[in-house]
Amino acid sequence: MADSIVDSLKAGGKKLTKPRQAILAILESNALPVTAAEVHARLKKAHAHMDLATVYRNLTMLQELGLVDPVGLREGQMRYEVRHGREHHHHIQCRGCGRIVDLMLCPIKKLTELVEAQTKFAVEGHSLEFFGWCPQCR
Amino acid sequence: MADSIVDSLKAGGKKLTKPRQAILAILESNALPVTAAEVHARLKKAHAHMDLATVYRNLTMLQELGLVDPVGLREGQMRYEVRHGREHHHHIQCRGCGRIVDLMLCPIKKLTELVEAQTKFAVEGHSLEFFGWCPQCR
DNA sequence: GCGGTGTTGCAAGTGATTTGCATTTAACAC
DNA sequence: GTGTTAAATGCAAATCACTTGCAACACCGC
Ligand SMILES: [Mn+2]
Ligand SMILES: [Mn+2]
Ligand SMILES: [Zn+2]
Ligand SMILES: [Zn+2]
Repeated sequence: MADSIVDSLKAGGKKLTKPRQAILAILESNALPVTAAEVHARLKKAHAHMDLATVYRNLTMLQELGLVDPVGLREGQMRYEVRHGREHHHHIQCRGCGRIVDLMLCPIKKLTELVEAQTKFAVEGHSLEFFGWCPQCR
Repeated sequence: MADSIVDSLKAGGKKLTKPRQAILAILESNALPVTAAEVHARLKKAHAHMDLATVYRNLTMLQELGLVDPVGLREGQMRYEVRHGREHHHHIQCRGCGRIVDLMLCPIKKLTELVEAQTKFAVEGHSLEFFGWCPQCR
């Protein structure tokens, strides 16, 4: 596991438990954002079964530490992906099969200044997701 | 109520029931996106009480007809706003007080072509929301 | 090894949204 | 108007995605 992750955990007063390591291993092995239930299922398959509540608690904590990013695709459940070593980016999901593709782009930086000037908010984050039909479902 | 809405309902084989009219009246009287529970509460206050399930069923149906747009702000519940007569736009929500402000802009049109070329998806929609701190919560 | 603090499992609890079904109601044709 | 029928509603129960309380357990620094 990456040193930076261990450092962040330590800095946050968190312990490097075995269940936690297993969760991070699953997250790091996945290029696309996964749900808590998916993490839970893959853990079981990898003979690292643990309670779903533990998965949820860890995902929440990793998010608070800024180690994973939440991805909301209006599926009724959240997805998560590790931030470690990856550029800020967005996603597109097929309305037919649910397939998700990374979009390694973000057009929002310039816009943020405009939004701040217009609303007087201090912008801290944004969510940009596309929906459509993938080639197979077209 | 707007003719265009009545026409859409008719075209979809839907009836113009009294509960449905009341829901549409609430939606049209709200500039900002509202939750199903909020619609339900305002209906009761307007002496048009109905079951929450009816509110949900109608919001889903109106969304399918393209008369209302869903707005997902990661609050654990969806919001909805009427599309009728309003430009496509996005929102910013304060992380402190939850206040929502309309952003009458959308920078996504040009980007859509880029996304389609890159992924071969047929883009049908997108979601863009900002999060931050409003002047009072700063 | 020991102690203290953070973690986990398990079971129960929430909150939002959905569903089954019997009962109405709007819409349309006589 | 009256009848017919498909859609809509109320009510209660069910689902689904998380969250929480609490007792047992596992890191980590000493
Ligand atoms: Mn991604
Ligand atoms: Mn709006
Ligand atoms: Zn971005
Ligand atoms: Zn847009």
